[in-house]
Amino acid sequence: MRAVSSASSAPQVLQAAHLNAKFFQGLADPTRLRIVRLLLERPHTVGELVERLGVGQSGVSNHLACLRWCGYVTSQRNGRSVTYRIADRRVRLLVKLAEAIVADNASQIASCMRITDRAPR
Amino acid sequence: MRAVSSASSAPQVLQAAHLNAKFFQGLADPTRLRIVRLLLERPHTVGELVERLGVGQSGVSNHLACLRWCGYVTSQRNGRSVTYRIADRRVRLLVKLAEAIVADNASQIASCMRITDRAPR
DNA sequence: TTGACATATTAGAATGCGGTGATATATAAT
DNA sequence: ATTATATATCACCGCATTCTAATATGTCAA
Repeated sequence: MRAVSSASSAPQVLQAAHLNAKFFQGLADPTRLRIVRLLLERPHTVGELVERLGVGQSGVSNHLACLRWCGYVTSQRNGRSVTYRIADRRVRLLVKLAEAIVADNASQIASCMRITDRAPR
Repeated sequence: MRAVSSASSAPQVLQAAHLNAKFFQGLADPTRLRIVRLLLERPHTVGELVERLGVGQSGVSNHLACLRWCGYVTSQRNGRSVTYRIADRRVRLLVKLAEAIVADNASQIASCMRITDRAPR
């Protein structure tokens, strides 16, 4: 079955879907989500995040860039270091809301085969 | 810089991050997000979704399985067709909240280079 | 300036993920 | 039973995303 065109496949709808999907993808990585959670505690410098995450500096920096692009965090340089903080108060709501839903579906989500866990190298 | 072990890299924290990241990944695909939006309007059968989305039946079915695993939707067979509906009222809040945040950061998200748009085939 | 420190960017390799087509299963009608 | 309809599952391909290491940029100290 293949459809032609309808209200739900109009360009602006597709555009919005792409934009929002990109936004969700910001939190769709374990490391990025951990970063957001740490920043919800308090602002951190990149070095602090690297230390607490146990992830390479390059990776952390890239993830931070991604989160910044998505509007989750903002950065501010203080001397040699750069401090990152949550950009929008609603981010906390978003994360908490997701946690609450996940808490009620933990077993199901764990059995999702379509989204595979990345094997640690 | 490489860290050893801390409260933020304890197994259960990592586990939770993986689980929640997986959950967000459910909405991190344009097609799946469109499906969720259609289901927020009203329940749909698979056939209706295929028609409205303009995506292959196989793909829609796989995406629905993913959304079901993540706890976003539930399915119910009625005769030959299967009707899908939103599983949790909080899903609407989650999507609306994200939309609101995105609306205030649209230009930035659009310029995010780390998450590339998948070229349509 | 030079060196040290902190962060950002880039390149390359490995792998995850989505799309499609073919096939399997389930239900209903004849 | 056979056929048609609706959905699910499977296998394969190609691109996207991630990781790591190397390098570049930016800032401060001496």
